[in-house]
Amino acid sequence: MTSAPDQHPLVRKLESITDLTPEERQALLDLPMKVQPIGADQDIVREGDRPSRCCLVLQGFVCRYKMTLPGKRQIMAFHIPGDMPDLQSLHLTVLDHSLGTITRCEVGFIRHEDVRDLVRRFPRIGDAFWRDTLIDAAIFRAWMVGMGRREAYGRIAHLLCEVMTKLRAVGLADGVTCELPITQTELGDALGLSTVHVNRVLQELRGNDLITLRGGTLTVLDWDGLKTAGEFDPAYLQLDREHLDRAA
Amino acid sequence: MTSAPDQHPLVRKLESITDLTPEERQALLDLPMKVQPIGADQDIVREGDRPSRCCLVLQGFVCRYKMTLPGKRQIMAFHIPGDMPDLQSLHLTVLDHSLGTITRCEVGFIRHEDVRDLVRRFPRIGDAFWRDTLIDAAIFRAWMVGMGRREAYGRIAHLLCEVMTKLRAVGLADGVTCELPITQTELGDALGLSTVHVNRVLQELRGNDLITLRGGTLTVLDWDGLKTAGEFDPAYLQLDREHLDRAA
DNA sequence: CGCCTATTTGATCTGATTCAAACAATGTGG
DNA sequence: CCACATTGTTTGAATCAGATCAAATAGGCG
Repeated sequence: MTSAPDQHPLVRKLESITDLTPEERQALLDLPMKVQPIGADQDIVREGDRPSRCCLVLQGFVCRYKMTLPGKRQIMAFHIPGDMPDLQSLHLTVLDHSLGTITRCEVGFIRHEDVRDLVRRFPRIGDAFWRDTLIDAAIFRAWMVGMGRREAYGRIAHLLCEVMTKLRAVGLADGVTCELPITQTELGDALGLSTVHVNRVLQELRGNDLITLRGGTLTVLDWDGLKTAGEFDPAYLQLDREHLDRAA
Repeated sequence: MTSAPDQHPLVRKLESITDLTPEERQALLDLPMKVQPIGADQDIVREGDRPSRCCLVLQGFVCRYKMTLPGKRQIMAFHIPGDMPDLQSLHLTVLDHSLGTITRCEVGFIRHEDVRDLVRRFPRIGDAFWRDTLIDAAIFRAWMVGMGRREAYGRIAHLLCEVMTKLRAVGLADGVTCELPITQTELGDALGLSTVHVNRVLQELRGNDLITLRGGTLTVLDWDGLKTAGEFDPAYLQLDREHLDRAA
């Protein structure tokens, strides 16, 4: 397992999808940020909120989700250290979904005005932020294909490939093993499946010697097999060449 | 039925989600654009392409879609006049999905450099574009909730509400009747359903006197009923107050 | 140890798919 | 203006992937 980077998570993240000059890097490091620990299964912001700051995941897993009236939950994204899950609030006043922690987390809050100021001084960082929200959208689309047109087996395989690839891109995984502190219920809520079915399909993936998943640790035993099962092509993640070795 | 606006579709669209100064409006009108007619069911750009220009829908319906290996199609978005479905290509070099026409269309092509130049001169237009891509993402999320957690009946109802609301926002519908030149197969591909099932559920919606849908024309007989069936809340579309009357 | 949460298993049910075929509408060329 | 081809809609029957319900295990952890 790769040890956590000693770099600023945001810098690390942005450098996985764009390149930064030293000045830009410094500007990111100088960004005023209020760091806050948050317990597991807590909301960070809620649907309907009108946030005046963005949040940056520093540690732990976060998800975006919506509830339906009958009380079903749909998770729309998982976020890892370095991600700014509600960057959109910079341009959309009212939040269309909630943001909650999966695990115990450390989150940094950055005021919108500071982000706006940063973007004004460094337009290329603004472009990178825009780019990041566009990649998020590409991920939504990839999930849509899964939910609409793939059955559970491939859908889960695809998600596992994606998480591993994203973690690897920011140095939190080596491409074989990674932390995946997500319950089967949460997986189901993300993929539009019931917990029971997720469980059975995971057993199938294990039975086919594609993965190991126990105690919050995922190990990919057969990357090609998993990729094939999930029809996973990492192009949509728009990662830099050097962040793609494993997935290529 | 509302007659087509005599304004530039792009101006109309942007003014439905932001406000423009006269100079900004003029700059949009001056944007060099190569107009081109395209037949129905044609690809405009394809997954894997690296476009050097954006396209603007001037007339007709367009969709974004992906194919799976077994040849199933997932439509991820419908686009109407005023939309720029591949605005993202400005910041993402390789396209993660294809763009195809549903009906016969008229499409305007705008070179990336011209868009970049425009955005440089009018940063607020850049913000509006960013905002637009963020709204697209919000729509993806809304669809995800449907595909993952709603059954066919509500899913279809939600989509019909959305299309009507979007058309209305740009003056292409009065809130009761609109053109919906989408086949049941295409509806299925968008919602993750089979054509057969779409057909049966549409009959159910008709039977409950919620809608009429014949010959490419949708009429909403009972807006509240349809809204309720689809749990439709237009907040995610981030429309200006005045574009929301009907949906509120 | 005992509580709480997560995983697992079994049995049953159902929304939606698939397959197959009939029907309607639209458009085309003669 | 009609025969024909094509595309879209509708219907019926059989089947299935996945949901639901219910209950048993297995881990973690104070």
